[in-house]
Amino acid sequence: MAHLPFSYLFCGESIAARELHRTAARVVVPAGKTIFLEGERADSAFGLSEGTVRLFKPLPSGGRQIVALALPGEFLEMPTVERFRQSAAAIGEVELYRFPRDQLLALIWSSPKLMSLLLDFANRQLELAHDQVVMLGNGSAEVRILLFLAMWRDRIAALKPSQQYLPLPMMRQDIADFLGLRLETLSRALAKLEAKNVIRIVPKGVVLNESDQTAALPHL
Amino acid sequence: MAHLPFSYLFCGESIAARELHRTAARVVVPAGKTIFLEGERADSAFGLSEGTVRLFKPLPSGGRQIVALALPGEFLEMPTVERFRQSAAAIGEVELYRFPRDQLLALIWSSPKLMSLLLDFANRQLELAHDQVVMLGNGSAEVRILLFLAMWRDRIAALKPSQQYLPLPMMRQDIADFLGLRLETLSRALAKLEAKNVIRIVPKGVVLNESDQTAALPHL
DNA sequence: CGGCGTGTTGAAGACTTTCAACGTATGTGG
DNA sequence: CCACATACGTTGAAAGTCTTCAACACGCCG
Repeated sequence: MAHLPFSYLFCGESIAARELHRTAARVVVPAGKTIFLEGERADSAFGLSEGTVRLFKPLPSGGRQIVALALPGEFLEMPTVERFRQSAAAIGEVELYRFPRDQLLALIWSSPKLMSLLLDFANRQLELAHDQVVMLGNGSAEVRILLFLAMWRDRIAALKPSQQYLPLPMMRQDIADFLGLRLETLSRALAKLEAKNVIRIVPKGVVLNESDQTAALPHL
Repeated sequence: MAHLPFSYLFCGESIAARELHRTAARVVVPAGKTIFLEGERADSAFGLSEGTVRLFKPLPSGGRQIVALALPGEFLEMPTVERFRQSAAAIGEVELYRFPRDQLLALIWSSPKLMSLLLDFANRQLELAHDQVVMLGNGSAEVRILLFLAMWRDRIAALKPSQQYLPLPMMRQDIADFLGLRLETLSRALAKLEAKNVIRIVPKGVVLNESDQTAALPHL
C-alpha cells in the first residue's frame, strides 16, 4: 500500500495535517476483522486511509443494519464521542491511523481550522445518513439498489478518476444489510436489473449502463 | 406562547446566548406553512423555539420521506450549508428565530464555544439519523412504530417532565412518511398494537403501556 | 346542515421473506 | 495436480406482509 496517510486526506497539505500526523499510529487490519464494538469506550479515534469499513448496529430482529460504509479520508466515528455508537469491521484489508483521544481532542480545541474541518465532516456524514434514509424509505428493492449504486458511484468517483466499472468490495450480505433487504431479495433484484440491461454484474463489482434508469434517478 | 427564545435553548444561560440572541429575529409561522424549500439559498438560518417542524425530501416514487422532526432548541438545518438540503414545514403553529447567515457564521467562527456547541448538535442529528436508519431497516410495521414511539418519547421527555401520555402533534401521513410506510399500513398497525394492549390511541397522541414490549425494545 | 380534511377499514394484488436446494469459487491437503 | 471442504452466491416455491384502490366514519368549520 502506497498512498497518503489519513491526516493529509482529511486536512489537505497544511500545518494541521502535520500536527495531526504526529499524534497518529499506523495500523493495518486484515480482512473481516472487527475494529471496535458499539458501546466501547472510545479511547482512540480511527481515521481510514485505505480500504472500506462497515459501520453497523444490531437490529431488534437479530440481524444488523449497516449505517455507513467508510471510505479513505473519513473518521470511523466522530472523535468527540465518549463511546462508539456503532461497531466497525474491515471489508478487505484496511489501513487506518489511530489517534489517542485526549491528544486529538486537545489538538481540535486548539485549532479552529481543525474544528471547522470536523464540522464539515459531520455535515457530510449527516447528508450521507439522510440519503440512506431516503433510500430505505422507498420500498422497492430495485430502486433501493439503483439509489445505492448511484450514491456509491459518486463517492468512489470523488476518490479516483473512475471508469464504467464500479467496484463493490463488500459481500452481498453487506449490501443487503445496508439496504434493509434479505440477501436473497438483493440477489434476485440484481439479476432482474441485469436482465433489464440496467447493470452488468462482474466479478467484484458492476458496470452501470448510464444510458438507462441509473442516470434518470434523482442525483440525491 | 411564553418560553425561552431559541438562543438560550441552544446555548444555555451564557454570553454566547446573549450575542446569538442579538442577531435573531422572532418569527411565528402558522400551521402547515412551508418554511423553506430544498435547494434554496440558505441566506438565513432558523432555530426552532416552539412547536414541531417536519424536514423532508421528495422520493423518486413521487411521495416524500421525512428525514427529521425538529423540536425546540434545534436548528432546522446546519447553519454552515450554502443551500438547504431538505424542505421544512410547520406542524401546528411554530415559533422560530431567524439568523442572517453571514452574521451567524461570523459569530460561530469567533467563538470556539459556539462552534463546539454546533459540533455537538451535528453529532446529535447524526445519531438521530442513524436511529432512523435502524428503524427503517427493520421491515415490520409494528416494530417500526414501536421504535419510533420510543425515540419520540425519549426526545419529548428531554423537553418536559412527561407523563404516561405521549403527544403526537403530527398527522398520520407525517408519521407514515417518517416510517417509510403507507398511511393505511400505519393505521392498521396502530390498531393492531392497540388490540394487543401495547398502546392506547387517544385524540392527539398515544398512551404507552410501558409494561409491554415498548420497554422491552432496545433503547437505541 | 353540508363539505372537506383526516382517519379507519376491506379485499385483491404485488412484493418481500422464508426455508431449502443448488452453483460457483477459493484454498488446503492428499 | 486433483479432490474436497468451506464460504459465498444464485435460484425455486410457499407463506407472509405491505400496498393499492375503494369505501366508509369522524370531526371541525363555514
